[in-house]
Amino acid sequence: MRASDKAYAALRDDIIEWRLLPGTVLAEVEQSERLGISRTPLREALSRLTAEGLTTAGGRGVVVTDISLDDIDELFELRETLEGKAAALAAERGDPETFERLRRELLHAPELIGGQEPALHDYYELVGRLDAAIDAAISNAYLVQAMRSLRVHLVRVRRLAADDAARLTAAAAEHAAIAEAIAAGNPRLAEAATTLHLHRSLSHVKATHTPH
Amino acid sequence: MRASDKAYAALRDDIIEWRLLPGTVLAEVEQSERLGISRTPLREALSRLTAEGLTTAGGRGVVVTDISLDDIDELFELRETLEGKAAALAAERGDPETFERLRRELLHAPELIGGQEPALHDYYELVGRLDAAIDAAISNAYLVQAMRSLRVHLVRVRRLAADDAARLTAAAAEHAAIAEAIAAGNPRLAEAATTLHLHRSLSHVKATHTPH
DNA sequence: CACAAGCGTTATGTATACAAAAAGTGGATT
DNA sequence: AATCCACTTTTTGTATACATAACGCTTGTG
Repeated sequence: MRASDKAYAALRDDIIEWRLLPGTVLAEVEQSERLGISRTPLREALSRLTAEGLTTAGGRGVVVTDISLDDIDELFELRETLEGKAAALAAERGDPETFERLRRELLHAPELIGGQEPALHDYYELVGRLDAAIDAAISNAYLVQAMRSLRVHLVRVRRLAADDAARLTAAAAEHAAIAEAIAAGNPRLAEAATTLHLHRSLSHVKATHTPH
Repeated sequence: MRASDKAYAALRDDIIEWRLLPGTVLAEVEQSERLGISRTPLREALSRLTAEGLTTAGGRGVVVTDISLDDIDELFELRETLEGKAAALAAERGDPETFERLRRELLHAPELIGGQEPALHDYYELVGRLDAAIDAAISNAYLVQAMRSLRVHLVRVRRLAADDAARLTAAAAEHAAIAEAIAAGNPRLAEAATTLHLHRSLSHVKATHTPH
């Protein structure tokens, strides 16, 4: 693994997990010493982070980007647009059997949610598989790329909300509905199910938001 | 101006203007010598280009990304989604007078198109002002950013099509319709006008596409 | 003759030294 | 006392030397 990759992954994780708070200045020497690498690969890592929008290069040095409540609204506005379209396209172009299988798995998800840590991990992995299946089905590299760059910020926001069992169970049902609509080949239904899910998800985040 | 900025601008221009064709390998020493800088700022420029999707870092060295006809379809699929939403949001949130003024200017655009080079430049600047006004009106940094990253690829595709006077005149009318819908505060109409414009634009590109 | 393995060449990845610019600090002047 | 200017210090930007890995070529063997 390259040093720049390592630095990128470490910094990205620190930002997403809120160990590096918004407004923190990432001085090059300081960070390169902390991560045990030289400034050159660190700078490349900072470039990538800035390109993703996790940091900004304005003024002196790079600074960890702020995410406020207003940003969350903007984030979900774009997310609804992109993922709604993605779900619709998946319904048009996807393989029904793939999503039918995912739907059945998602219906059994509540069993995983009740369980301990490892089972919970399985649940997140399952949701990830649904996202991946949608990405694969739409066969539009640009749309996939746009969603991917969004997800980075979303993971960051998610950390602000408490994912209780009740919300996860409801989310699983919503995901199952999306999978079902895609399997049925119904674009408008798939888009509607996605819109519904995202609105509920946003409401949950805002309701359980803990100010930093 | 920093050397890395200079290198970025130069390479970006070379790619967009098709002086560096898809598949071209951008060797670090070769390019740094050509641009008269050292490898360090060049690498940063290549990083930025790769983040934008103009180049890919796969295998050995960075390679100029290919844009095929299939890519154009994908590109416009995403563009329709994003710009449609943007137009709708602008209709909801924008200042009517701003877009009313733009609409009136666009109606006079055919006079510019008939003229010589400088007048044509004024036309492109006018369309740019409409885009900028929409960006400002939607007040959604994430959506603006997503559209901005798309526009880079679009400029590249545009260069494949011959922008004759007839098409530009029609495009001006389509833009005027978008501005009118936004000024009227009608989101659905604004989205529809955008969809229409983009479809016609795509048809024109594909019809006049000159294989490289 | 084909294929694989080892070596050499050439590319990228990393570290460090140097240059330049910007920000903070101290002192002097009004 | 406040402000402005110059200086110091710190931080980023650039160049270059070195390390490492990948690609291709040659050579030997099946």
